Amino acid sequence: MGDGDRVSQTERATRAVRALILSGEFPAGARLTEVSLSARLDLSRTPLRQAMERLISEGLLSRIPSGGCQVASFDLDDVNDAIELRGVLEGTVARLAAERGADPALMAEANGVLDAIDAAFSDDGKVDFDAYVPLNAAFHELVARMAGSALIEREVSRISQLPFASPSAFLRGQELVPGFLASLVCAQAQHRAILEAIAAREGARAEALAREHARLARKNFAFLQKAGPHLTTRIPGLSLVKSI
Amino acid sequence: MGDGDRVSQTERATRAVRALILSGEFPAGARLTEVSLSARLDLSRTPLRQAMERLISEGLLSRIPSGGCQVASFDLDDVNDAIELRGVLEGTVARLAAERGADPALMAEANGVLDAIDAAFSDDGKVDFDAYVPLNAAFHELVARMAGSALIEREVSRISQLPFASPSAFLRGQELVPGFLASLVCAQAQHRAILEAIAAREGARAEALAREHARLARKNFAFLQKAGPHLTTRIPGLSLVKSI
DNA sequence: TGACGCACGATTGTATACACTGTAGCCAAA
DNA sequence: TTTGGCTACAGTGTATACAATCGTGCGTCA
Repeated sequence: MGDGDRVSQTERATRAVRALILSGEFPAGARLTEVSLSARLDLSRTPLRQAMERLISEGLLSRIPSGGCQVASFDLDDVNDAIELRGVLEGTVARLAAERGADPALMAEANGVLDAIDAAFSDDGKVDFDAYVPLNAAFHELVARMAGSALIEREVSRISQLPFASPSAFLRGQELVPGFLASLVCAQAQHRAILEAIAAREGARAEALAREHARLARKNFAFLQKAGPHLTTRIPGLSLVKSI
Repeated sequence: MGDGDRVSQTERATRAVRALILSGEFPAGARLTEVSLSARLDLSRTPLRQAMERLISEGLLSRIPSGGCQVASFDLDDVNDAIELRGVLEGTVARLAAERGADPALMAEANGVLDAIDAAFSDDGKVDFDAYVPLNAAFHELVARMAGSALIEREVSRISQLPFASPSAFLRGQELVPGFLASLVCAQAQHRAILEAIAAREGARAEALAREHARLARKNFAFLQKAGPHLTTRIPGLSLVKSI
């Protein structure tokens, strides 16, 4: 059927185009046509077409009435809205997990991830960034499953697909921020508090905490704005955000 | 380019398959293959394939590892989760509208819709149901736009696409429910209160109201459960819900 | 000089042929 | 009787050819 460990052409096309968009090679508003892309990626139009369809539903592309697609363009409000929405969804998951009771195995796993994050902080005031980022992502994915609802989990991961709404969105690039270590310490404290609230069946607290936690991304984003436009090419997906 | 007022084959295929699923002709879990469907609908596989892709992203279909798709199957928890999620999203829109200030033109239009709903209630204790349902849908769509965020509006309409999560989901079929008129009166009171809270910039109240308002759908759904399985074929999409 | 119409090019929509893969069923051998 | 392998079939993945349509530019006529 064509999907052992060999990826399908459709999958290849999706990844390739997504990478080209996120890297900034296709800037916001750029027009993409099937034929030119199929020539560039050395694929036929059929899998490419499916790939574009997927990217449209991911929100990275949008249809042009006159035919073709263009790379999506977001403004500052869009970024903030996306982050807000992720906060709301993660907050809902946390609340439902608290109200319904979360799977103990998931809770244990999540606590284990937080222990690992703690271990990434060393005593000399440094942090192992390359360890932190995937652990942070793993924690958020675990939380997303705690409501026990595949439907809600899907929507959380959906919104997190947006390059600037993901929990890991603006972590890369924060290395140089003054006080970023303190920010990470606060984030980790919030992680702990969220699990604590879920365990204690404190739904309202869990929801509020998760929402506030997402707000950190806004802070990080605001910093990147001030830091200047030279970061546009370094942070994947930032090229899609206009007027930075 | 293929879309004047004549719909494309892809669009035709999408509607046809969606209708077949919602009508219950394809029951939950039924396996659908491209070839058999293309033969049945007298289309080639290409547009059909795209249609199935869309329905997958809508959540009505899901891929089978061994190839092909099957009609999605939902249980009671899924229905409640979807309704909960819509409540959360509409609540977020209402809160943001209150916090940011809603477009006066939208507010006026929404108030107009509510006046029209009032008019659908006649003095003799009856209600014009055929008028109520589309007006109710229109109100919810207007509210979804009030946060001024295309991104959030899209997610609201996305979740509302699920046949049992839409604001109009279980209205049809309620005609026979004892006390359904009272329920509609309460719903309308909530509509008014939501707009009032938005206008007064009472974000928390607007959010709580919108969430609670969505809960009415749960109540309606619970009634349909008790009413028995003979409604499965009458309410579109109810055939997807298992163990009813 | 302006406006209208025609034609061509660009681009997507659709159909179909072919290839590849996974699976089920059957037959033979131990 | 059971197990191994082989074969046939079902089904999707992909490529490509052809059709339909829209925009654009140029030419001509008033």
